[in-house]
Amino acid sequence: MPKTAEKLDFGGTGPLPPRTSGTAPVNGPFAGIDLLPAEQCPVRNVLDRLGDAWSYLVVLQLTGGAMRFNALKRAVDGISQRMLTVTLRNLERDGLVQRTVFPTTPPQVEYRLTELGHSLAEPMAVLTRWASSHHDAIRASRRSYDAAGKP
Amino acid sequence: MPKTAEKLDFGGTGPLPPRTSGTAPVNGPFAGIDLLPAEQCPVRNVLDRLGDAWSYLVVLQLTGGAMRFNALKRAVDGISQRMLTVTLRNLERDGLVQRTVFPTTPPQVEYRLTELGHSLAEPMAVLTRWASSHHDAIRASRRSYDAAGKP
DNA sequence: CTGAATCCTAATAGATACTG
DNA sequence: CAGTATCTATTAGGATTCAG
Repeated sequence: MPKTAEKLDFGGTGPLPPRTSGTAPVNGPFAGIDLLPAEQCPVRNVLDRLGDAWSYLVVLQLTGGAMRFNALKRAVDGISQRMLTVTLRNLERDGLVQRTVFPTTPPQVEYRLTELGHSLAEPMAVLTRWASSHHDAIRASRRSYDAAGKP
Repeated sequence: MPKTAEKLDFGGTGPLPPRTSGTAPVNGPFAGIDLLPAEQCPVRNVLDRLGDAWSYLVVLQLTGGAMRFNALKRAVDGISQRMLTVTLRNLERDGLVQRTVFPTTPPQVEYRLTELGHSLAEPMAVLTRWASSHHDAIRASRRSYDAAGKP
């Protein structure tokens, strides 16, 4: 992201997107979508969160129901404790995940998708289906591209 | 991404995702989607590309039709020359963008979406619509979260 | 059990300068 | 015009340690 761009209020989180002064296409699937309003792009806010694999996987896991911290850690295998914490905090901050603490001993913390979080599941599934359907085509393209000698 | 995870063949590009040993939900919007097959996740391949804001914006721009390098650079304001080059190369490698060189003087290079690239537009639009609709809710959530004193 | 805090490194973006 | 090459600053993220 360009450090020269003025700081804009995107909610105060994460890296700031570049200014999107470009004119969005007025036809096609994006027509009528408030994509690049003035100086703040809604899409970027979402992609900055879903773009990182951890968030996507955590949300995905939670579509199956509430889970506790270590259960999530096991389910999203490979995630470090730190990244799970950070990811959950961001998702909670965005209102996608609700954190509930049961004051037992030992403490028990449960994470579940909010209604907002659940509403994201279907758009995610659409993208997931696309990825699943075209995965082979993409891999094939990469192979031929690499085989053509381009580093 | 965990460096401890074995290296898997994801096409040979980008950072490798963690192993996703988790069991995907069998119900909900993700049911029936080949999400976490064995050791390679198609979704990750796509999100690793679309996750970065530049790719998303470039694809978006190209939905409006073919564009030349500098036109893209102007349209996706704020992108550096280097990042535009890298982004276009990745998109080309994935078969989403076709690069055509016209051997004129000065050289003229045109970028357009492939059929595969265009097929991505609708899934992107779905996510975009969701982002657009819920942007306010997310921002509100962030505000109240931050107002609650959590740093 | 569920984190918070610290340290440290590898990757990445941006700026800059140069080229066919 | 359309890049490439190089350098540097920033950042993300893993490992580790400590705590309620």
